[in-house]
Amino acid sequence: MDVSDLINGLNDAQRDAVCAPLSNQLVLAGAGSGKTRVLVHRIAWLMRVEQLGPHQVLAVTFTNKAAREMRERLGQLLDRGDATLRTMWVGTFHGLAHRLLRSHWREANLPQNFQILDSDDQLRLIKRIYQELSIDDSRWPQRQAQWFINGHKDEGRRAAHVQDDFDPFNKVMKSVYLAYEAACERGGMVDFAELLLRSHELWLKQPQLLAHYQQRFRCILVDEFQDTNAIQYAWLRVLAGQQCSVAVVGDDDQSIYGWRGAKIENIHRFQEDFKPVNVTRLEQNYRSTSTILKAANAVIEHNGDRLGKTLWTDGAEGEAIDLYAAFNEQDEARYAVDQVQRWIRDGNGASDMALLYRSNAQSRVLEEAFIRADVPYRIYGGQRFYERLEIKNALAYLRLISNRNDDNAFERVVNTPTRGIGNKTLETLRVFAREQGYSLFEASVGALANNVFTARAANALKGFLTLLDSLEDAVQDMDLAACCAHVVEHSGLLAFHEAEKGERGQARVENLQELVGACRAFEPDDEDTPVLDAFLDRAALDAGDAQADDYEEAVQMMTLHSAKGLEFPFVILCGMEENLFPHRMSAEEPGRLEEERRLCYVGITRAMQKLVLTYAENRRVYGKESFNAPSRFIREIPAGLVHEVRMKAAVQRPATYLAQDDAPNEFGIQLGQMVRHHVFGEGVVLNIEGRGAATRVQVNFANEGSKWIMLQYAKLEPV
DNA sequence: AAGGCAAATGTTTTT
DNA sequence: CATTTGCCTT
Repeated sequence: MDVSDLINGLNDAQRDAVCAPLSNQLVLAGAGSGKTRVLVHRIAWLMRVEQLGPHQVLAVTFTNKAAREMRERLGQLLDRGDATLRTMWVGTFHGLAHRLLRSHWREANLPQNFQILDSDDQLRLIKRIYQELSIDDSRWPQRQAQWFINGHKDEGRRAAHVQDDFDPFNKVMKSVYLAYEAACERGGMVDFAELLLRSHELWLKQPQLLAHYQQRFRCILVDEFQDTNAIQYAWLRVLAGQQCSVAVVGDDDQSIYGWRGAKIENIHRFQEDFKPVNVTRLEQNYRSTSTILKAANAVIEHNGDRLGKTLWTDGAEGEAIDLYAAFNEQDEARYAVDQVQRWIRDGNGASDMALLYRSNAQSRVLEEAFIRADVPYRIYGGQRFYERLEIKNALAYLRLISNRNDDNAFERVVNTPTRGIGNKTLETLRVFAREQGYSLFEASVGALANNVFTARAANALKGFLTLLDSLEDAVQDMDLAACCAHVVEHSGLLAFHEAEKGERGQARVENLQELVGACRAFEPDDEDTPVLDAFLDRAALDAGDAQADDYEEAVQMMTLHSAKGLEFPFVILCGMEENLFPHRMSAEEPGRLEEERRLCYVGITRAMQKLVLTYAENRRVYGKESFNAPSRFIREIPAGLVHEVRMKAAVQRPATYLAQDDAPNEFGIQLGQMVRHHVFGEGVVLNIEGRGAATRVQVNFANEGSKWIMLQYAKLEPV
């Protein structure tokens, strides 16, 4: 058997991972070490050498984009028709769980036409529950309830399992969770976390069903394993059972979604729970210069509790890392533009360059500078296609055609465009629906029959119901795209947004037209579901790219989070300042600070040839001036790798920032040190700012939390 | 019920 | 600074 195409060009570690006998595997894959390649080749190997059929392999990724990419690369490597790939389960955890629930809705106790709630729908539902329960949202913000519910679901806990202690917050949140659960049950609605929770429970309750899938899958492969949360891990473990081999690929140093419930510990647990585990480390980096790698290694070294991995390359040393201290954020943007222009002038492609930043808010100034300089750019992130207001409204009409009892959709468009159905009418409907156990649609029919409303309200509502009837009638024999076009037009949405003044209205009209285009291009991957429902599912599960396809040569601008998994010859990391990066909200807690550091590691390792760091000494944040020290991450890079760029303006500045680094100050206090304060007790030094009499340190006290201390007043003793 | 004005409020993002 | 939310007026 010829397997040369599978192993040619792989290094020893990669080859070990690809050619290992069928067994549980942990591949610790550093940034740029050829992780995806190994994964794809491993699947091909299993199919060719271990003779696994495509239906016996399950591959899980985190994003739809990654799933698409894997499918594509597999297709190239396997050189088999589309049909083969279609029988293979490749997808996100959520996508796979959804597929499962669609096939086994009965066993999962769901109505056949259950709907997926995205986070926007979820928040709306929670708001309605707040009204029903008369909960004060200024005391208990609704976003917190959403966070609470999702957090517990991600940990596999239903409302009934939530500890009912005497904490008032917990009590209120639990009551919301309970009501939320009931509302979802009543309306046949399933949120993202529920997809996993529900399918996990499905297996526990239906052993014969579980056995079926356990027999089917011989090997499960998981990408980005460091980003799995508790329920995903449990899901995996149950499905794998005793027979199935599980291969996971991940990098603990690139875990940047802890705030969303991801558990790095899953990597440790895996080695226990799935014993024996064949561990491979991919440490050879094919992406970056050794200078960049040294910087990345030095930064990440400051984190404790790592599995330990050191990237190396046999490639060139490359250029030093430039560090630019900008006068303010405008100057920083100007410098970035200069760099880009020079890069392009030197004959490089604009799309080979990326500007990375910690938070989306930073993109605005950069964007303006690029517009002014007439340099093409592309911003990732922001609102995604299927999450746009006008698109969600159009989808709501489509949903109502599919299922009139979808209360979420009903609430959304009953008065959009405005047709005289206001809050009062709606509130009457809600109460009536709740009392009778009706959906809002049923309640409307009932209320009209009973003459509950004034003539004006009744007419308006009747108008809406008639509209739904006529839409459904007209659309009967149309294909998806025609149906969508008809609905967009006759619902009045198109005219509504055309009447909107300014660019915004026009953009919305264009988006609606694009939605029709998306319908035309839609290829269902599930023949059993009606095409409209399949499309709605896809829209919920894959919110689409943030920006429509703009594939011109343009500089890429995005947050560090969205940059994960990408690489660029030239990277500029902007806003390297304390309070911004590491973010102020994360600097207090050691665990979250380490996550910020991993984010920095991710940022540095995106760069292939050239890396530039910039920070602004003075930055306008929300209209206010703020002065921030250079990020501690800059100081963590060995000075020998860094080249300080002088400011263009003739402002003389002492290049002293590097001096204030790890050298103990005159008080003998260092970062990370354990200290005792005569009042607050013991704590760890998180941060040091200023020098001489102005030196302040931030200490996280065991009992008092974190505080800023002026060293000249309060003596801190090293412990 | 709808439109206008003042006040509040700002991480990171996928599914 | 810019956008969303809430209250108030027509």
